[in-house]
Amino acid sequence: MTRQTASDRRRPATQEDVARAVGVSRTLVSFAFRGAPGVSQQTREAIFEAAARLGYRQNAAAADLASKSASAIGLYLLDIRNETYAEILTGIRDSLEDVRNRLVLSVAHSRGGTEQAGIESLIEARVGIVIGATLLDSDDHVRELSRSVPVVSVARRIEGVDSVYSDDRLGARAAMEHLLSLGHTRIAHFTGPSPFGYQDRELAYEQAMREAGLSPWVVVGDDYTQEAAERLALRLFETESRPTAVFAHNDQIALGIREAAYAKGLRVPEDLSLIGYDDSRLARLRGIDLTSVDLGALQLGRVAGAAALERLRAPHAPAVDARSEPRLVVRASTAPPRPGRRG
Amino acid sequence: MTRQTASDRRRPATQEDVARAVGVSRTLVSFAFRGAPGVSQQTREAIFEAAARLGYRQNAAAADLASKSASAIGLYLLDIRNETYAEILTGIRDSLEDVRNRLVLSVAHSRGGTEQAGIESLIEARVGIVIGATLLDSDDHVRELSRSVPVVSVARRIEGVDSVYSDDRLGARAAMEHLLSLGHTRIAHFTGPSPFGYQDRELAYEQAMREAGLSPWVVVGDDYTQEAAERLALRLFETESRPTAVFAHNDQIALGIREAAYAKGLRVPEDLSLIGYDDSRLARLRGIDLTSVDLGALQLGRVAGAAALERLRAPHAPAVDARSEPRLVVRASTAPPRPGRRG
DNA sequence: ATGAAAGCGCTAACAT
DNA sequence: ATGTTAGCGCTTTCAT
Repeated sequence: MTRQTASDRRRPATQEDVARAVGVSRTLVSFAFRGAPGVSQQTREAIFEAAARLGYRQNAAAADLASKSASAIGLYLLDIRNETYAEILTGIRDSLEDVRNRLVLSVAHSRGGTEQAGIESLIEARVGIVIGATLLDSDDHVRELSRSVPVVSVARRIEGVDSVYSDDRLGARAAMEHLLSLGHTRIAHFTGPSPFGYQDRELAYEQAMREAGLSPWVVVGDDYTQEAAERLALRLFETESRPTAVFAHNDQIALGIREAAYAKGLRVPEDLSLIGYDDSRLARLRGIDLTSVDLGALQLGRVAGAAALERLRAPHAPAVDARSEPRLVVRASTAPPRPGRRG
Repeated sequence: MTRQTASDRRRPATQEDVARAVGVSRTLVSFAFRGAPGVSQQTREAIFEAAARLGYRQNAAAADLASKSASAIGLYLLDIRNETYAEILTGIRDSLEDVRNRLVLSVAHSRGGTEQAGIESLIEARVGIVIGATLLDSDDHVRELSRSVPVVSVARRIEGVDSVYSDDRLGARAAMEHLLSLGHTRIAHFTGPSPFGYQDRELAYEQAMREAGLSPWVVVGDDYTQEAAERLALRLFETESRPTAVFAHNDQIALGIREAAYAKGLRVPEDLSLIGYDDSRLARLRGIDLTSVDLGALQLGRVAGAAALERLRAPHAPAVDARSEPRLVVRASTAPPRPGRRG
């Protein structure tokens, strides 16, 4: 289990070390590394040479402390197992590629509670901004938080806070129009427990049902995972009355329902039409072919990253409100209901 | 696009503020927050009360600076879109749940180059340790890096460096034995470009082939993604001679091959047997049913997280070498080759 | 139990 | 162009 002694670490070199090696003051070293003017070409080179030789690296924390600035970017994520968050994170990283900002990560705690603890750690890290995807607290709570540190909310609109999101009502409506136009009437909606921020899909679903003269049928899970949805769907499919179509809050939930359906001998789309949300890469796989609403997660992340940099630059600029349009991608998981169904 | 002015940020409270509010010295506040002995119950309470009222939060960077310690944990990831890394990250986070360490993230740059830049940013953040999954540099390179900062290598064994990994040779051998026992002889191996650290699967494949009197057939992609594998496989399947089975370096690659196969009218497993690696949740979906080698990514992450904490605690302890055993999970993507094949 | 003072590695006036 | 000095928010001796 164990093998050899870890090598001894050398003390990291400081600006002081570099300055002494070159024979100049610390100030010059500081200037050189920040590209500030006022350093002769000659000393500059000597400094870089010595720094490389000594293995000097800036201490970002000390620099932030001294300059009273905060260059780190905090990332708050609910669940990295959900591919969509990974996609958002990739987008954020893309727009931060050329920048030197550190990324401080905080992932929601698995077991309930508020997200206070996770955010707290970001504040203690003195990040200059928090990019949150996805915050589950109330709008007021997030606004309150944003008085301590600027927040960029991804995939959720919060009044007065930088928000980068996709129009969920539009996406949900497109999904429902698709199902209704196929002739479905018994359409259920599977969603998660959050009372905040992520209800637009559900609200649009309910509205679409009512406008079509149908009564809404919402199933609320413990969380937004495949597993929770599968458990719920298994129970639902045991009853006599089951829906002919389900509009799921996200692809994970849709896949959970799909597993449950197959387990009960129901085929998709013959016995059950299924629409997800996110258009993750999963949805595109042959053999899955899930009809889904594409919210452009990668692009959302990119815009959020750019917005974060911009906020760092201009703390007092007006709050960004970047809404994008989702797109329904029809695949093979949706079809007209069977005329002589037993349900 | 814009709406209202972001609220003004208040200056974060410092220990000084709290001390003044209570009427004690900064030292006591510092003691109280670190739970150090030597603070009377009464003052301790008064301090916490005032701190809560003022919204005081420790400045972790300043604390690290003053104490010459480094409590932050650096995370270096190759690609968070690969579900397996997300799983590893989840495991790491699990074992860090109760600890207050910050997580500083660095994701590999999309476009080539060494991973120097990414690691650099972790060093500038003065993390106390770097958990790397997956490092693509040479063993020597990583060892050199580990002289600046302790490293925990996940999913790859590096002599002299804390390593938490699964026995790839074992996993690859199990996969090959499965294919060989089904009667396959034309078995290809799809892998990625890295010359370092991730060759055990390939080596075990080659050895198994040779031992069976067959000649190895290795296809090397530009990277380890589904897309790269798909492109490569499309070309391969256009030729007359194609394999009857493929052992892929990971599930992503396997799925890329699968897409290509279907695009060319080949069915899995009738026309092509397919084995992946990682046993990601993708593999388990009905309609995918990919035979795969489970390397226990979640557990790998958990052990790595624990190892990191332990290394922080005992810098001079012997290097950890935690090897685990993978497990072949047979599903529906593998079957005997068809007797009268056209290949 | 409490406080004063030095210093962590750095930046930012303000010198020269 | 270069150097001096005073902090940034915190921990840590060392006094009291």
